[in-house]
Amino acid sequence: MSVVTDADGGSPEVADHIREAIHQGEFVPNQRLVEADLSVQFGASRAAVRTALVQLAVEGLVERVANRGARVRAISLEEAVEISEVRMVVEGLCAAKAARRATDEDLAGLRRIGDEMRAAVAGGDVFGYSELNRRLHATLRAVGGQKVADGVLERLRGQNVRHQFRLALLPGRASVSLPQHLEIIDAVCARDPERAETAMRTHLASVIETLPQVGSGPSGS
Amino acid sequence: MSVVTDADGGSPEVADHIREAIHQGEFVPNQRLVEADLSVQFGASRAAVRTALVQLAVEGLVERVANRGARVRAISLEEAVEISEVRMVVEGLCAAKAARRATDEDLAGLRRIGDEMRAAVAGGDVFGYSELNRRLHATLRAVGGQKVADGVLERLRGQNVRHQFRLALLPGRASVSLPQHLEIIDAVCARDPERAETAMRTHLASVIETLPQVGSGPSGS
DNA sequence: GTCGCACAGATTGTCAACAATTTCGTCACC
DNA sequence: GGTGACGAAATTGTTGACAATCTGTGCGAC
Repeated sequence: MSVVTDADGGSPEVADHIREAIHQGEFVPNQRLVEADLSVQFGASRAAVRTALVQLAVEGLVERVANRGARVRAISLEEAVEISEVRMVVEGLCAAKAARRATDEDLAGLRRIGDEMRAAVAGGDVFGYSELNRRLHATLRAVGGQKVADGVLERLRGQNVRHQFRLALLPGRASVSLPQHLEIIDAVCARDPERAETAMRTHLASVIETLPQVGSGPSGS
Repeated sequence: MSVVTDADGGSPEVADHIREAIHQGEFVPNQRLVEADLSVQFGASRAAVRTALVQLAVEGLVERVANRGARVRAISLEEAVEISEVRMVVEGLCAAKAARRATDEDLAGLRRIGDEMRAAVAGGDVFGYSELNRRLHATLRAVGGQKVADGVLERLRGQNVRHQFRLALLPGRASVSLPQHLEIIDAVCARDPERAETAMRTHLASVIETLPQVGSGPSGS
């Protein structure tokens, strides 16, 4: 399902493995990624690892310096804010498109997500709510059917996981975001593109305001 | 100054050469890019060319199929529209940011571009106007100071040149876009972020409407 | 005449070895 | 005690050859 690294051909799986390892936190920001080590860890040739690192560098997940190797790129708080700002407008576009193109089944699915969200918040299921949040955004992107926007968001999300991740765990966060999520769903169900875009942007603006509270990643080793 | 392919280290220049060749029209859409040929053409090793092709594939300029090589990716009209839609919202963001952050010198520069645009249109200088158009958008992005957005736009622009390119040559196009450009400049000079964003989006929406008239690239060889 | 098949050419994918560069510890020297 | 040069270890960068795969062509069978 990888949208951004579609046309490949070179090293099909190694890049995915490394991406996954970074997302899982197995590789932390600023950690060195030594080609030889990775090649034994993933059972691939060094050339394959090298190709994967080049790809990840273009994607922005990894930083490569000539003759000094690759390391996991650390995202500063400032950059995390910028990423979220771009997400805000692009997801706003997707929400508007979704409001235009949604089928009745799509709307039923969205309403179901809304119900489950209510239930998760009522039951204090933080982790489940976080997963539903992910699913809502993914569904809206899918319904919107904007492949280019989807690719852009996929890449941005890849860089941002560490910051996004902890956000759902903030106490009281759900009570703020739940009504915003429901408003987005309502707007799409009303097939009102402008209202959907506004709702999505309001929601992500609120996320951006909250970002500083999760703290920036340590820049040192 | 390449923002998107910053952290490199592998093949510094080859990717730039190929990118340039594609933009210049030396390589046309769907044209095969044979590694051996490129390596002699650019005086680089095959491995360097290979690395460059991997990078360009991630950037979306090139399409790679396993065991069947790389070719210049053809952008359909539909995809060109999607690209422009994303550009619309992201450049809207940049315009809003520019309205907030512009210094007095920035505003003077923008006004100068506006004056030159008026002059170019009055004098029928289509090519000069096209260049000013490019400069206006670039300046707004620079003033906005949103690096992530700038990177996204850079990549999208790279895919879209062929479509964007012919647009300025359409007869009567300038008389439509000039007032839009001036409105954008006015809004930024008034330091009104919302108005600047709206103006930019109106402008790019008009570009999108015009896109079908430049025709889609032929899909066959 | 057309379909299937094998073979040759072209092209990409992979690998291992070698060269170049950086990094780090050691030691002499001030 | 600190500083700088030297050298070894670690790591990346590059090259060339070889293997695997795809493409097109010609030949024979039906």
